[in-house]
Amino acid sequence: MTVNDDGADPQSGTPDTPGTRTPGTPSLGASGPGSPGSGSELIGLISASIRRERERAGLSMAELARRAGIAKSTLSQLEAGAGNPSVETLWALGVALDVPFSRLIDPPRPVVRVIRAGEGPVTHSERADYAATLLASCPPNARRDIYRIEAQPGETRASDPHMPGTVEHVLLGAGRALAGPTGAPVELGPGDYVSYPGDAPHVFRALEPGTLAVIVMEHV
Amino acid sequence: MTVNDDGADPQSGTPDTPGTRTPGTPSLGASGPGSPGSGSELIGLISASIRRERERAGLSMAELARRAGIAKSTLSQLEAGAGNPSVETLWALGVALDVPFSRLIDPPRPVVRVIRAGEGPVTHSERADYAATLLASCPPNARRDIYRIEAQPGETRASDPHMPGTVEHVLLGAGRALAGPTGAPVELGPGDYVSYPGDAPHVFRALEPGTLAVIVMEHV
DNA sequence: AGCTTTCGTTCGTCAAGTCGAACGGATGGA
DNA sequence: TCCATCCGTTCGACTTGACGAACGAAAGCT
Repeated sequence: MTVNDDGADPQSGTPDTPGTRTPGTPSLGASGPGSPGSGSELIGLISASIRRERERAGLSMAELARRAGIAKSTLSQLEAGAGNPSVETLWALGVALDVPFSRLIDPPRPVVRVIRAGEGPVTHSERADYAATLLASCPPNARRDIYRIEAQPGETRASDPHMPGTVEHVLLGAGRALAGPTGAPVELGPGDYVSYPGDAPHVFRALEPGTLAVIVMEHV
Repeated sequence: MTVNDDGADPQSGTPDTPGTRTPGTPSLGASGPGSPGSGSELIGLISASIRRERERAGLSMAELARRAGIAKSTLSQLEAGAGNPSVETLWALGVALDVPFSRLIDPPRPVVRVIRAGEGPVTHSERADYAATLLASCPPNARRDIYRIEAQPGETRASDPHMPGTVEHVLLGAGRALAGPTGAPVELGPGDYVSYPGDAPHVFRALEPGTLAVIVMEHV
């Protein structure tokens, strides 16, 4: 199907392309920071995701295609970045890969991420006195528990690793704290945010009295 | 960054659904209770979602099609439950509807709760200098976006209702604020928590300079 | 070496998604 | 009343996704 090689968006027939179909990203919570842009980028993202998940699962193209019940030629083209799969095809792949559908669309997310107070994608309101920062958008089917942490300086609180796939998000409200992987904790001040794998040893230590934080624990 | 898959993720090889393309539901948390079964059901789900979101947005088919850059005939057929749209088409609709992609695939699904600083189920650590409060536990399949809010006193920031089923969780880190449904906002101090429907008009107004909050937006 | 299996790609065909245009129906002005 | 505009649907034409078969390449086995 004539790949579009990253060239200009071939975009099917629409010569005029009035309304233009150049998706930004559906809503803020949609797909996270790495918003896929136009269609061609979307395809690139999907093809990358498919390949990533397939290799993670240790499957060959032929094997995956067989399990998904699609032609391996189709899969080949998909991973090559060509085409524009139907939801049914993508769904079948999701099932075969045992991966939630949307993971094939959302970009991979980093491991430890720190967003300092004042950093991050800010959504200012018209009035300058309000600013919302998207810290972590909805990973596919994550479930997130919200905790409030009040801690005083003293001992370090080392958490045992939670179940695999767990990710912790910490946003410091007041005080100061050291949080993150045991090996590389990050010092946080008010407004600072950090996320890190929760399935590896990690710590939380208040550095000031009255330290207040929100921890969102996300298990896939 | 090649994901490290943040851990594992349950599994790889699970063969389930070996043959034929009759998707059960990708992975565990995939699509919730209403696991779409075969392709046709998937389509039905999508068509219902599109119609629901379109009507919520108050758009006509023609208008939505125009915004999404697709032919209205295509949209008509889609809502009629015919077809098997390409991801690009679906993506375009997601963008036009300002709805995260996966919302069009997952089945549809929605009170104000306040937990004052010091209230709530507290999980004390052995050392008394650490206290974690579970504010809201994971509803199955909920997706939660985490926002940091920095606001100054001044005008009220009234949010337009988000999509149905959305719930907002606000935890105030510093300062004071008034947050909640437009009709009955709640005054919050540091450590206070409130949750309320996000699909109804609601407000957030800082009462002190340097007000800091975390808002976890949960769309089911 | 030869043979077999599996890998991933390419090609031609068929089916299906998408498109634009035209349709009847429902509003709303002039 | 007539006309204009919008709605959502239906139709034919074109485009394109998905399929099966055949291909060269690489690895395993006798």
